[in-house]
Parts: sequence; structure tokens; C-alpha cells
Amino acid sequence: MQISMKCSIAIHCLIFIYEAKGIAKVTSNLLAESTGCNPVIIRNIISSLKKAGLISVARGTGGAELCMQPSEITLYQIYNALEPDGLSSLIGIHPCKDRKCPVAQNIQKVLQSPYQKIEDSIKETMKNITLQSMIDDFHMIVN
Amino acid sequence: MQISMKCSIAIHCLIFIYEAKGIAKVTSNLLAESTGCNPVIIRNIISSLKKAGLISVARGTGGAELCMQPSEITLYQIYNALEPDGLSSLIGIHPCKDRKCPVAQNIQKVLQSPYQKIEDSIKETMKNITLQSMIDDFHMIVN
DNA sequence: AAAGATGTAAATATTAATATTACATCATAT
DNA sequence: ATATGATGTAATATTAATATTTACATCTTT
Repeated sequence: MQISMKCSIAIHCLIFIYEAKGIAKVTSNLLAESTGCNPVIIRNIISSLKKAGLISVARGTGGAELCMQPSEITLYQIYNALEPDGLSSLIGIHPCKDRKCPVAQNIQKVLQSPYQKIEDSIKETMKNITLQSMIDDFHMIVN
Repeated sequence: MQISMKCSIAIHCLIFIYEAKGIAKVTSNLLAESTGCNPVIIRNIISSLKKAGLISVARGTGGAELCMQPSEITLYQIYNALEPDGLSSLIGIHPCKDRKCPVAQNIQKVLQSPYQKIEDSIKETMKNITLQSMIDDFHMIVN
């Protein structure tokens, strides 16, 4: 329900896959080792990224590769790949629609517009952040 | 860790307090009844809003009132009152700093700038949403 | 076919969010 | 001054969300 660790793990994996190209076969065990989380978590994340068309994974033989240029992959695509309900899963509203109080009956509608604005601004910001820019930052930091 | 129900409950309470002014004494039990959640939850939220200077609560006799004009209260103030760690609690990063892999060692730094941008855009959007605008929407919907 | 990988379902464990209980404190009305 | 009805908060319990583990079917090259 938050912009959770899943997202940072996914970015971690994508950078790793990019960096490892031509050097090593990127298996889920390798990614699990690098990220410090369970291979199944990795496989689920990898599976989501694959469904979204961001990467391809060789069945049987193993190994993940990017399907697109890093400059074409945005943080929004990554986030969306991981969260089936998109950004709306980021915000919760307490359930109280069936109560007598008029505030309770309408609070959901009142909150719709403000919360939509928040989602839109996150979306816009995420669309402007590319994997390329993060890879560039990574190189900048390492060197 | 999300923009949780606490936030929607707080807004609910603030609108209720505004609407009830001069009509009824707004106690935590009344707010609990309206929001459908426990009086202690309400008291904690009310307590946070009070500490932030948004409302005043009469001890002993009871009853909450707004301390500011609804046009001066922004969603950002409300959110901040509720979350001591602010927006950074909205975003999680998996811990992996102490691993051998160079990606693992630097992912946190790489993510700092993108995540900061997201926080800033949420903050900006929240600052532009006032309690007044939500109260206006409420009246529009009810009538 | 054997080896080493992915893909997933199911069970379990862990963590975080929410709710409840209990009681001290406070201010007014009687 | 004391009974009443309210807030403030700590401690605990419950529930829901996440993460982990186990298990095994499936796939592809050797």
C-alpha cells in the first residue's frame, strides 16, 4: 500500500540487469543475493516486469534482459507493472458510507478530487524519471 | 506507511467540527460515531491535530473547535500533523547497503533524487488543497 | 534423461495498522 | 465537594497486509 520496497527492489534489479549485460547471466538467485531478499520475491517482481514488457526472461536456461532502452523506461512504467491497482492503492479512505451522518455519507466523494490530484502529480513526476537517469546517477556515484 | 485512513478520518473530523459549530458539542464519541471508528483512534488523531495547532479541544468539558479559518488549513498541514516522519514515510527502500554488490551499495543514493522529486510534488499538491475547498465540495455534493 | 533455471500456489511467519481496555486527569453542574 | 461526562495515554489484543519459505510443475540446454 505504500510505494513499497517492491519498487526499489525492481529498480535495483533493472539496474543490475543493465550493468550485467554481457558479463553474467542474471538469474533470480543472483538478484536475490544482490538485493538481499528471497528468490521468490524476485521471481514475482521479475514476472511483473516481464508481463509489462520491460524485460524478457529465458525460460529453462534462465537469465533476464531489458526489452527496451533505459531511456524509454520510466519510473511510472515500473511502478505500474508492480501495482495492479496503480496509484490508487497508495491512498486509503476509511469506510463509513452507510452511516447516518451526512459527512460520513459524502466524505468519499469529497476526497475524490483532492486524492486524484495527488495521484496525478505523482504520476506526472514518475513519468519524468527514466531508468537511464538512474543508471547515470549510479555511474556518477560509483566513479 | 500509506496515505492512510488516518488522513481521511482527520479530514472527516475537521469537516464535521466545522459543520457542527454552534449546533453541537463535538466530542470524541460523536466523531467516533460519525466516522465509524474507535473513540481512542479519534482521540489520537484529534490530539495530533491539536498539537499542530489546527484545533483546540476543551479538557474536562469536552468539545473540539477549529483554531484557524478553513481557507488557511491545507491538506499538507493535516497530513504532516498525523505523520511525524512526513512524506518520507510514504516510500520504502529495501535495506541492502551492507552487501558486496556495487548496485546494492549505492541503490539508496540512486533513489534519493527520484524519491525526493515525488515527495516534493505531493507536498506541492497538498499545499494547494485547503479544508475550505473540501468543505465547499461537501456543500456542493449535499445540496 | 540430468541439470539448472523459471513460474506459481499454498502455507507460514512477520510486521504494521487498527481496535479495545483500562484508568488517570480534568472541568463543570449540581 | 463530589458526581458526571469528557479528554489523554499506556498497554494489550486483534486484524490485515507483507514477506518468507516450502514445494513442485515446467521449461531448455547439455
